[in-house]
Amino acid sequence: MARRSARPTPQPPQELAPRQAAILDAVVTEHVGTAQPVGSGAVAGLNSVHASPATVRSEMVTLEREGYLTQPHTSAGRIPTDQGYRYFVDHLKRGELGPAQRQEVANFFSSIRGEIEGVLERTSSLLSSLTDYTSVVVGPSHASARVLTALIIDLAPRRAMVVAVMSDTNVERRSFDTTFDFTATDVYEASQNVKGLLVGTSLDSDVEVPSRDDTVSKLTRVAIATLHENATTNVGGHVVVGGAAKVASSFALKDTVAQVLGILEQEVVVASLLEDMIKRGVSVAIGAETGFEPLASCAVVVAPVTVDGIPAGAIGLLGPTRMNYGAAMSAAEVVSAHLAHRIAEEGVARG
Amino acid sequence: MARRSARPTPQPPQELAPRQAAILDAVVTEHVGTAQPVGSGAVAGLNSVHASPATVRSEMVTLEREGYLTQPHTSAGRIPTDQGYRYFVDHLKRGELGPAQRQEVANFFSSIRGEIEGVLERTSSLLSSLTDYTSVVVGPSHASARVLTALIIDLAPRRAMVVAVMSDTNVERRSFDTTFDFTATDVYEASQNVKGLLVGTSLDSDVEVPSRDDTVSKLTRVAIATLHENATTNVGGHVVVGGAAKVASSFALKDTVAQVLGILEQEVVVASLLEDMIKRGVSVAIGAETGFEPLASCAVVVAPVTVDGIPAGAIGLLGPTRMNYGAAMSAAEVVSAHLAHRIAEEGVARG
DNA sequence: GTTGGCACTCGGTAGAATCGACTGCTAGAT
DNA sequence: ATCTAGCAGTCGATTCTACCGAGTGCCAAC
Repeated sequence: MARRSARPTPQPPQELAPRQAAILDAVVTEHVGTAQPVGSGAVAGLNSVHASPATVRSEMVTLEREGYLTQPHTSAGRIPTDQGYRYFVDHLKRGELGPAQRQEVANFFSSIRGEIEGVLERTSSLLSSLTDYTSVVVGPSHASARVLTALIIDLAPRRAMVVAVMSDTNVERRSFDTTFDFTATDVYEASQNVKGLLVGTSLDSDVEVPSRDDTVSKLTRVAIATLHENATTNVGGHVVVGGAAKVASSFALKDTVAQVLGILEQEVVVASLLEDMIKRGVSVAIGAETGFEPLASCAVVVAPVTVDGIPAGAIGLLGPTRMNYGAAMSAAEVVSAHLAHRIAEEGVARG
Repeated sequence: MARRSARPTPQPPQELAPRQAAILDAVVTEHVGTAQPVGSGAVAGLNSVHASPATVRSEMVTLEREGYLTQPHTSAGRIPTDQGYRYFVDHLKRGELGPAQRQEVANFFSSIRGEIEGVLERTSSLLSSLTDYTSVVVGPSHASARVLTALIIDLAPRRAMVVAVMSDTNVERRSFDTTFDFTATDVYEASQNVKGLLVGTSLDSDVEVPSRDDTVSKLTRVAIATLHENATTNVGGHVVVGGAAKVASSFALKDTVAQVLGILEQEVVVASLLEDMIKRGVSVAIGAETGFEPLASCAVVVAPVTVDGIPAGAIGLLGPTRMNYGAAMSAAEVVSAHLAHRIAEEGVARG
């Protein structure tokens, strides 16, 4: 399990001079495209920067001193630092998704059928193929869902199952053993009890259970206890990773690939990273900002999924720090909006 | 989607001379350990082979001509071919799991709680950490499960959900929209109808539905149709992949890593590969035997999970062709047995 | 402040030399 | 007839050298 480290908080000048900003912008854009260090000549050749290579060089020296750029070695071009990417992202004018891609997303969401788990999985694939980055989709947490109905089912002697249908259309079920025998009638009556007691409550709230010692009461108690028992385990929604294979193409070192895949396997870690980002109100975490060593050369783009103002999951994209932030952010946002809409349709019954 | 290619079926001599077998065995074992080509000197040094390097060399020439060994280049040692591994595996005396590992598996299965999905996921992690290979666990197919009880739940105007609790303790649920309004009483009556019609049937079997045109009948029809609609989608059980990060460490080329991860993402492909192997009665597929180009440098070890003689899923381990077959096979078998036991406990109600 | 010019740095590539692990072959030993 | 010791030959891997060129830093001129 990777340990979270303290987040570095550098305080560089908030704004750069226009020409410096243009140069930084050019370096980032170029480097994202080519994966190569960017030289003064390449930047000076662009018409967004009207200055000679020499001028660009002297500005680059400044940018490097301020921490926005760095040189892999003395006689190479510059590449952006995490801080450079950060400035770039903070000043990124929101890019729009291409019309073809917009259409693809719309088609996808109008064609997809079935229950939420399947939707999440296929959404993850869509996002990944749309952006060429690894995608992470966190489904709605079941924490606040209420019980719509509940029942007990006779499985075998001294064995039964309790099922609760939740307001978010999720179904919780647990089978359990008892130390006493029960009849079909006992099950039926206990089932009615459980239903009466649980409907309208959430699974992490306490309910008044009958304390009598007859079979029906005992069965009722055991069923409710079983259902409540593992409720906390389920908090935080399911995590679906799509396009893990993209990781292998994104990084030069196999070590990095292995480490990043290792993080992706830890669902709770991923989920908490995204949740944390959303809570802090950031939509992009770059390198060390993620708080995980193995993600030092990664960036994470996140978009919350909210239904009626209530958090209902998250969408994340993980790529190398030299990722196409504009494309990733707009893809995440568009898909997030569609997904929120879909979830709203699905879980109509609330409260 | 990778395409399956024809399986090659070479027909070499069934048995090798004892000394040749010993040499082949030594080359495989050594190569699995070191990942390097194995020279005649190294083999001759072992006490399982009493012969000089020169003799070993001349035997190696024969083994190479027969297709068991190959040379990466003229002046290097030998490495086994797929056919060489095949012979090795076919003549492998069943290795036992170390007592420490046995204990670990036993502890794991005695400690794990909760429903089947969670068990499968954590089993997959266990297997992967036990063997250092990527593991694939396919859960029981729901195809043959019967309905224990079914009900309809009112979600919103013109929207409801149908839930069916199956005999394998799985729960199927589908929400659906209607073109007509219905009352709570309609839902209750339709629910009773659905229950009456479906209990004891499997979801892929047809049932006689009421053809009348009143609200309750229509609701009943829609509910049953919805439930049956996607039943086929679910056949084949859920696929859980564990230890995907291990892929990155197993192969030298990043391309291979990406391709293998790509295959692992396609759950249906993986599931059908394992099922196919089980059906053909093989427990190991080496390189081209898997039938997938991208898995040319991989081997797959599979162990069926059977409960009372009925297939209830599969356990697979995926590694490089130079994997430790003995360890992988025994781990898969031991875990499979435990898992089968666990599933048997879980899904007590059958028929 | 900006620019052209220029010497300098250093990674990457190509070619030559060397090393060493192995092989295949053959002649002699068992 | 089988095995083995010896030996020349092969070829990947490593090291070294030279060299090229992209790109820099600095400076003097505009």
